[in-house]
Amino acid sequence: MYSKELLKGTLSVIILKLLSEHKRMYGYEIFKLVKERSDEKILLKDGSLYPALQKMNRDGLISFEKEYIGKRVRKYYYLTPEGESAKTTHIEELKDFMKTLDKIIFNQLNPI
Amino acid sequence: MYSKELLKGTLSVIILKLLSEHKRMYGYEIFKLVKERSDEKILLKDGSLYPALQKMNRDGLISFEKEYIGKRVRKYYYLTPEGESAKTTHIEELKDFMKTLDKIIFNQLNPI
DNA sequence: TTTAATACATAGAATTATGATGTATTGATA
DNA sequence: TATCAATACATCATAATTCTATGTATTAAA
Repeated sequence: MYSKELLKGTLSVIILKLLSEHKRMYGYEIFKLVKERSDEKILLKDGSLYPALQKMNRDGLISFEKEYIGKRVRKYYYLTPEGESAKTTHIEELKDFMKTLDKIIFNQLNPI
Repeated sequence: MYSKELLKGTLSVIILKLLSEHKRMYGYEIFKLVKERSDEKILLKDGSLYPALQKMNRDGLISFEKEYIGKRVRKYYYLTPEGESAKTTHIEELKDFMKTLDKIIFNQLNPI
């Protein structure tokens, strides 16, 4: 597990990216995919993931459809057109930021 | 300028790294070097930098010596032994985190 | 039948960067 | 010489975001 603060600013980008890959995911599914791709190093907390999804919904980046699997509720989230374009700009920003960090901390590693 | 949240968790690592390179720097010098290396994209605010330095001092990672250039005060900060080892672990953590982000968001770019 | 996994939620705490504001010196320029 | 930009520090309230703790409830497996 990483320092709590490192995830800040990247969680929403992660969610945008995963939704753009899968079109339709529910919270717990996002949790599992992040866990898997991060080799168990990012274990999203309920208290992080669900409020984040709600905020992104309020901000118009994602919508959801409720579905009942048996009696269990699922909220399937998907990107809105706004979310789609936010994804692109936020990923670009993150990429740029990481390149900048590389330059500052790891000393011009990526000579692109 | 990047989203405010992206810097969270990385500012102290940046400071640790720059101090380990230069042995001795004052706040404004750190500001200028970060500005330069980031191509003007990270412009540390007084309200971010000075409180961060004070916190790192409280945490025992850095110390300082006051110096007077004419009548102007400067606080030259330097790494303590604790700060030296914190630097190593925090940089490793950040490197690892960035690799994980690569895997999640940019899809296995660095096949190391 | 008990436990782990699934699936959602909220409230309060903690952390940290920012904005706003303040003081004061120094060098350049008009 | 007067003014402005740059230098150099500081604090406080605010904003944003993740985490901890807690809660409810279903389902599958042991």
